[in-house]
Parts: sequence; C-alpha cells; structure tokens
Amino acid sequence: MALSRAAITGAGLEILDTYGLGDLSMRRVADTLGVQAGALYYHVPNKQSLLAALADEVLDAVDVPEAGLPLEEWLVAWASALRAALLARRDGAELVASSLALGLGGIDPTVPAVDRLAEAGVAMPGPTARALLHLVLGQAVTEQTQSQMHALGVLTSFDARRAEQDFACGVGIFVDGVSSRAPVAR
Amino acid sequence: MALSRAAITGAGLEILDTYGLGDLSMRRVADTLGVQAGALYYHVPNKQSLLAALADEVLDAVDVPEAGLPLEEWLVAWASALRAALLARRDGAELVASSLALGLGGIDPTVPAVDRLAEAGVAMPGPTARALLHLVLGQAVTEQTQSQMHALGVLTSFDARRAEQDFACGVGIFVDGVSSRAPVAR
DNA sequence: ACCTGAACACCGTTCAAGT
DNA sequence: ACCTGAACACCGTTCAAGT
Repeated sequence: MALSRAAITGAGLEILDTYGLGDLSMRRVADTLGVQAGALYYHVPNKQSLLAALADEVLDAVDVPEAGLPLEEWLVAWASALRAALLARRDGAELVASSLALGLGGIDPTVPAVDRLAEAGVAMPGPTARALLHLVLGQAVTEQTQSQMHALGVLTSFDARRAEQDFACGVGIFVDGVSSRAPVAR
Repeated sequence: MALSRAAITGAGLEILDTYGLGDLSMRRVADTLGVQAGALYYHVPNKQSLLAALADEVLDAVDVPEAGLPLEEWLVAWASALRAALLARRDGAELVASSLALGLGGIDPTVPAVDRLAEAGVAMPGPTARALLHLVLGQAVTEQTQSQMHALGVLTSFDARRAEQDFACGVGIFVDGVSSRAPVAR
C-alpha cells in the first residue's frame, strides 16, 4: 500500500493515543508506516501541518447540540460536547489549543456557537464564543495534563471531581453572564 | 563569576526576550553564560524547572489591584493586570500556560482573586478564579502567537483591536455572571 | 512520481574525568 | 564542589540518487 496523507494522519492518531503528543515524532510516524522519515515530506509539508490535521480530527468529533434548545442550555451542552471531544483523545486538549493558537487547522470550533448566539440576538457573538472556547480549552488542558501526570505517578493527588466542578462552575458563570446581557428574558 | 541558579534564570530571560521560547535551549543558555551545557545541571534539575522559574518571573510582575475596589471593578482590573504581565514578555502567555498546566512553578496566580472573591462572599471562589484565569490566559496565548506570526510575515492580518475587544468582552461577560450570583446587590 | 540513504544542524541529559 | 569533554539517544528537514 502506497504512502498517503490519510495513512500518515492515521499513523499519527495511533501514536498519539498510544504514546502521547510528546513522543509523536516524524521519525516515529515513518517507522510505524515502515518508511524512511524523509518520505513523509512528499505528502505533508511539515510536522505542524500534520498536528493541525490531527487537531481537526479531534474537533470533527464534537457533537453539536440541536438548535432547538434554549440558549443557556445550548451553550452548556456545546461546552460539554467540546470538552468531551478534547478529553476523548490523549493530549487532545493541548493539541487543539496549540493548533488553534497558531491559526492552523481547517476547523473553527466556534462556528456553531457563533451561529446560535447570533440567532439569539446576543451582541458580539464572535468574541463571546471565543471566550467560552478558551475557558473550556484551558480547563481541559489542565485537567488532561494533571490526570496523565497522576497516571504516571508524578502527581500524587488528582481530583477528577474538582476538575468537573471547575468546568461546571466556570461555564455556569459565563452562561449566566451571557444571559444577563441577552435581549430575551428567560 | 561563578555559575548560579540566578545567573541561569537571568540568561534564560534574556534568550526568551531576544529569540523566543522556541529557541530557548539549554545549550543556548550555556553558550550565553560561556559554559558547557552539562554544567547547568549542577544548578538546575532539568529544563522544565528552568521554564517554571521563568514563568514565576512573569507572574511576579502582575500588579494586583488594591483591595478597596468593588468586586466587579477589582476582577476586571485583575484580569487586565494579568493580561498585561503575560503580554509584557515574549511568549509570556504560552510559558505561563504550560507551566501552570504542568503544576510546576512556585506562584499560583489565582491566590489574590480567590481571596477577593471569598471576601465578597462569592460561592466557589477557587473554581471561579481558575475559570477567569483560563479565559485570560487562552486569549493572551492566541493574541501573542498571532501578533508574533504577523511580525514574522506569516500571518497577513492581525487585528490588535479585535484582540482587545475579545478580552474586554469575555471578561465583561464573566464578571457579569459573577455579579448575577454574588450575594450583594450592585 | 515516489521513496531511500545519508547527511545537516540541532536537541536534553548523563557522567567519567579533571581541578 | 563545580565544571569540561564527550558521549548517548534522539529530533525536523533537505536532497542527491535510485526506481
């Protein structure tokens, strides 16, 4: 079977799940595919574009809530779906965070939220959606990193409940803030 | 002058400002100090602890608002001070973000905010402060990365006003949410 | 067109040996 | 105690040469 962009992405995902982002090297991807490292560059311009493709894969798995839900519930559901997708893959949150910061990746995860906010008549839907994204992303990165360090025995105590509480609290406050500014009374 | 932890941290800050986080290597720090790379390990256990020390330096520069301010104003002022400190140094936001995620670093930037929130009687001051931290941090990382990519000519358009608007909007909404839950009416 | 082999210019970290 | 010199086990990326 010939090498291809899809095969490289697939091997990347496999390595990501098995060894984590820190051990995902171009050389290891090449090894997995039984090929020399240089061969990858015939299909992929560089490592960052590979990482962007992997981040897109994570973001593709976000289960966007149905449009019928009331704004507050929709926002909480969207934040939960985003968080779930980020946590579903090893180092998913960190991968997406760096890919988004660099502006790479073909998927803008805020699009559905911007639409829903605009539909509800909320002012500044873009900045609002981006703020909620950053809140969820930052929390997920911290949670995932600490949970992995706990698994490695580096960190002695990791409280999954606290992480969930942090998430619920942060999103709840933010959504309340959106509500207090929304043109429609609840 | 003999090598020391302080000298290493100083050289690290210099390299950070001049070349950025991506080019901050132990070997370069050693070169700057006119010493072999291995010598650093007599004073610093590893690279991550050096990065944590640099992150502490960034967080030390946060100008905590005076306690007399009303809660809402205090939170906005704190978020602004945090953002200013992160943006003051090259790659400051990314440095602090990764250091915080790893749980390294001697400084917990949320401490003043937790105190102020607790004093105001807000429920769950810890999760609330952490949520606001993540919001500010995520926005700052994105802003700093994009501004640097713009300076390098990689990104054609970078709107500093949009970044500021994103920040003001996100923090504003969040603080409104805190307000709507606070026990004291405004 | 697609891949190999080999190189270039780096990394973080360790450690015997010197002073 | 503190540093050098040299090594170990890696990196991302490039590119002539082969098929």
